[in-house]
Amino acid sequence: MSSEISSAATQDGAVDVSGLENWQTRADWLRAEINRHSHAYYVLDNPTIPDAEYDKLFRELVALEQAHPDLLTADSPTQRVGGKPLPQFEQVRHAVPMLSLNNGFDDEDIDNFDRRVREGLADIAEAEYSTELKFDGLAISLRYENGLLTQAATRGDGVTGENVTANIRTVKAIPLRLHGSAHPAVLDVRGEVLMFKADFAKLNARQRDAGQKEFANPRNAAAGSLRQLDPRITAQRTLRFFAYGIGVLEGASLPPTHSALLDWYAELGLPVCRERAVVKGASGLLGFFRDIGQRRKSLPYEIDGVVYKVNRLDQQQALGFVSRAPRFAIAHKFPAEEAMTVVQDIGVQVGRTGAITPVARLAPVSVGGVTVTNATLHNEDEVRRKDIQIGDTVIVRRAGDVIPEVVSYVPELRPADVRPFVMPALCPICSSPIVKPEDEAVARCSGGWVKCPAQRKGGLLHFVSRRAMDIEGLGDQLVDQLVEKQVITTAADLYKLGLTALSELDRMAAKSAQNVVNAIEKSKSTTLARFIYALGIRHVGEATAKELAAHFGSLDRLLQASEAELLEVADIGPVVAASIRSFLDDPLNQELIAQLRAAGIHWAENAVGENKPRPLLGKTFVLTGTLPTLTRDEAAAMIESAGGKVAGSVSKKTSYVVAGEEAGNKLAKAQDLGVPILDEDGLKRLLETQ
DNA sequence: AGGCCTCGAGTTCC
DNA sequence: CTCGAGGCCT
Repeated sequence: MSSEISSAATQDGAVDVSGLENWQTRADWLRAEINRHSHAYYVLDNPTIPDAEYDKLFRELVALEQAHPDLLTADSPTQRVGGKPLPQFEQVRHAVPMLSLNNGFDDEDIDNFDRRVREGLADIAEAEYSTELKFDGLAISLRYENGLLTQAATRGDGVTGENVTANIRTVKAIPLRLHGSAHPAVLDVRGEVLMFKADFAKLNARQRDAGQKEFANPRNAAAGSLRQLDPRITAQRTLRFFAYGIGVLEGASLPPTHSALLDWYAELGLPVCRERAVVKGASGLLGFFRDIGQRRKSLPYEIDGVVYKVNRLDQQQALGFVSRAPRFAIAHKFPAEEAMTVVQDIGVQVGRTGAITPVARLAPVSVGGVTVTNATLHNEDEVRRKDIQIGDTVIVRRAGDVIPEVVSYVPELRPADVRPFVMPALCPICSSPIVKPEDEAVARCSGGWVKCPAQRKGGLLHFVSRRAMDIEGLGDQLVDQLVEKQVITTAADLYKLGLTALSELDRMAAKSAQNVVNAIEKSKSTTLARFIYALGIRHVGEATAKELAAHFGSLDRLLQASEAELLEVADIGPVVAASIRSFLDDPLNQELIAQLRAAGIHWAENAVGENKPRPLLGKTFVLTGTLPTLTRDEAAAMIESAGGKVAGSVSKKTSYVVAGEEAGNKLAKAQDLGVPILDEDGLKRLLETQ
């Protein structure tokens, strides 16, 4: 690219070129350059020059056209930035209606679709399909006359849509003039306008900074942007477009297949998604579905499924339509990750620390393939912030991995008789008063484990959990019964449990009772860190328990430690030190610890392995994704035995990130911060060489 | 005092 | 995973 010419010429009239002809040449050249670069950037996703260079070319063209208005053309890239706001959108009737597709949700639906297609085509043995993505955006129709974009309309009800030409002109992914020289007299391109995830995140960050309302998802953001009456606002939002269908065509003949149509679109400079294929039979369709399903998260845009179309257009025509949907195409949808449902009640749960958590009881609804009936509302502040009340219709999402989350309520659907959530004054389990310190977010039951069975259960479950004493077979159900029937009250009672006592419980046959007894016996041999963690001291989690074990080396030294001595331990400050001391000073807890030791729980004291080399001392690791042969715990143990630390989140203090399959945000953040990334082999080599 | 970094705790469903 | 809060560094 000739940056020399452009930089010389941008110095506002500094170039001495006489005569309109030269200006004309210059303007044509600028338009071609700008179109070429923006095509590379927005359509091919492959930038050719830095943004600053692009802006320079653009500004020069604007200046040139302002100085010489007769040079201005309708398809000039400068004409994308729209003019005045519209009073409202004009209605447009689609010459060929924009139909919707039938949906399929499981393999059987797709098998049936394939069978009906073959039957409809005189029982052919195997049908050929073009497969593509179902974007989560807005369907749109673009009318090109002799290669020039003349009108853009939303889908609307399929027959009549809204004229959004001014806004669409600001979408850089959409060519104002088709490439090549031979253009049909009329071409009606059907496709989807959408917003990429990254652009959505940037937009929401801007909205937040400006104190404006954030958008719930990229689809809403795209819809909101396209329906702006002021095109200048649309111009500031980065919208994208993918072409996938056709309406009217005059002055050219249709290609023989759908895939050839898309290839032709690409030649015309229209963006066509790369994630498409031509496959045969139902098995080919399902193969494409699974492939895309696996890569869904890593795609730069959101999709809600895939679309299958019979590839040959003559076969499409032969199959025709049923009522308002084509027989030759189907959308294979992923289970919805967001759904609407009704809050039937807001109850509370009592955790092991007595924390009272409001929980929305929902009318059962399928979200992301599972039926959700409960969703946490975290705490009272959260309920108030989101203003969720009993009777509201709410949007439920499966955030991150699995945990359902109430996103918001739907104001339009709020009935007159909604009731607000009221934090109860007394614990629903033990009727002790509920207290909430002024400066804290969580309310707590004041009963403690002595009075409150819920806290007793929580404490026991924590004690037996995998990272604590690791007693297998002692789950929710069993602990529930043991506490309810008052077979046990403390963890120490577990070690007095006999086969006969266990066998008397529901759903406890001889075999499983024996398993539990064995597991309890096995747990007697443990480590000091696990034991400290299992006690469930407030503010003492796994990491702090390890620190305490390493620092004091023996339980007796810990029991005798003063608050001041506790403060010397890394990561322990006044709050945690006071919490530990007060736990240890409680006679009930002293009794508990004595009983547990008497029951035979033991560990190798002082086995800190002082002679072992600790090559990774001072290094912090973060694990993400699934490693090929090691489990997360095994990898963590290897790192820790070499003196390294394993942390949960990536920061600039992280020495290495160990990444496996399906690594998530942490990997991206590590790349961002320039933290070295290891795979499993890399980690092993590091452990060997040092 | 303020801001980052970690840790702790709670959570859903099958 | 996400929020809240404790600890520590600047």
